[in-house]
Amino acid sequence: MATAKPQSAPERQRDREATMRLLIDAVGRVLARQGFREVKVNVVAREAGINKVLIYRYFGGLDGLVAAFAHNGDFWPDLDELTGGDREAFLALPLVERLVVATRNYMRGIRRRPLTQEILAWRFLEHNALTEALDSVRQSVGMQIMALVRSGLAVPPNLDIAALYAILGGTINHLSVRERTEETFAGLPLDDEATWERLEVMLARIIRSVLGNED
Amino acid sequence: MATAKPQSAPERQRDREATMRLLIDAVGRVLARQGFREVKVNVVAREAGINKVLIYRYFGGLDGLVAAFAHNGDFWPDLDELTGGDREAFLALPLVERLVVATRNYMRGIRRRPLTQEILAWRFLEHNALTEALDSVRQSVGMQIMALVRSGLAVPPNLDIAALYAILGGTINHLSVRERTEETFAGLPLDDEATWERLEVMLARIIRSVLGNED
DNA sequence: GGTATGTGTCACCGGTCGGTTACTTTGTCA
DNA sequence: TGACAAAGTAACCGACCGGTGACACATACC
Repeated sequence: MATAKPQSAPERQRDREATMRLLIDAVGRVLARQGFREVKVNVVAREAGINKVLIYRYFGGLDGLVAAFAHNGDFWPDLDELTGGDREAFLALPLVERLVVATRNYMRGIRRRPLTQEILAWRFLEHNALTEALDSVRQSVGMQIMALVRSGLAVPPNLDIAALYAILGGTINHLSVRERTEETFAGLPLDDEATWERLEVMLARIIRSVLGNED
Repeated sequence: MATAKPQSAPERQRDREATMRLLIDAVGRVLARQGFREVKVNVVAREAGINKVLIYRYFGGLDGLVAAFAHNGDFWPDLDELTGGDREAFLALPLVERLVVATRNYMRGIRRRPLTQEILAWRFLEHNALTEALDSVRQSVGMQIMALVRSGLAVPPNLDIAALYAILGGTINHLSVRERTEETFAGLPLDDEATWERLEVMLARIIRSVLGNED
């Protein structure tokens, strides 16, 4: 007869901002701990300790939540990181060495970010707000670093610099993503730091060879 | 009271071999059409028009079925394909050109096999009988082609050939997998055949530069 | 005949998925 | 005080998931 009295839950503090924060953080934790395949409404809500209805109410669904997460993280090396922090010193280098430095720092930057590796793998499967956001940032940074590498210097005319970039970036992305789940590639132990030094050396050698042979 | 008479189904031909064949083929179709994420017991069984119980009975589960599928396909370029078919002509080439040819044919071989690209992406997520089978074949072919490339010739002593292989293979794998779901990478239109020719040219250039600079 | 065996079908199980509805509780403001 | 919006909860929905048990039926073999 009497009205139902569910009132079992501890009743959080009714703070929308804090709740949204909890949900966004939970995305990062699930992503880091269990991988992108576990980034689901029920799982994230449980992780956050928040009722999943609020994901729909505040973010319009999981996509919106993931988008909010995307705008909130440091998923990509920025210009300073790619150049090594000292912009002047970077610009003092010749074209070839600029590219060597930027490539090396790019690889280190990706490997330093497990979440980015996770998202890179995610992108192989599907597009979503997170991978789109990541891509837009990468594209932006990519354009900037390309401009910075060649700024003030003449690029060899018959060099397909875009193809070279694609090959270098593709390799780094592939090996970084692969490192998550496999311990070797082409016989190289990816779990050994020495392997990555060898790869750095070879990438530098490739760049110097290709650009050095220019006339 | 009377015994139930379900007897509604049309009763297939009671041919175990044929049924297994249907299931294995269904895996390939689902994989090609919907991707590895849809390779599930219910989906494959429905695709084959076979009751899913038989997947468990005949293959012990989805893993066994996938393993059977793995032993049944042409997922990787073999030695003939990598060398261009004419082994003698291949061996008549110098080391550098052997590597150029093998790399080019490797890339073409991967791009020619959509299922292989799908499996490569799958491997970023998890190991299973299919990805293991693919890996073992690749590793085997990889060893053989490496041996063939250098057979009878001297490899420059201070060249980290394994690292070079990893970089070349990593690039090709990455771009091929990426082609499935994205139309550009690093500003290059992956859906344009001209892009792939540019990449072939650049890969050849890299190889010639790196190996040509040897003393 | 009879019976065991292999082949195939159907119906169900517990669990999870994304998503929605209906509700209570809290705080604010008139 | 009372109305009302915002914050949060619980319960439910249909669909699908992997997996199993019980049964019908055809055949082969004794």
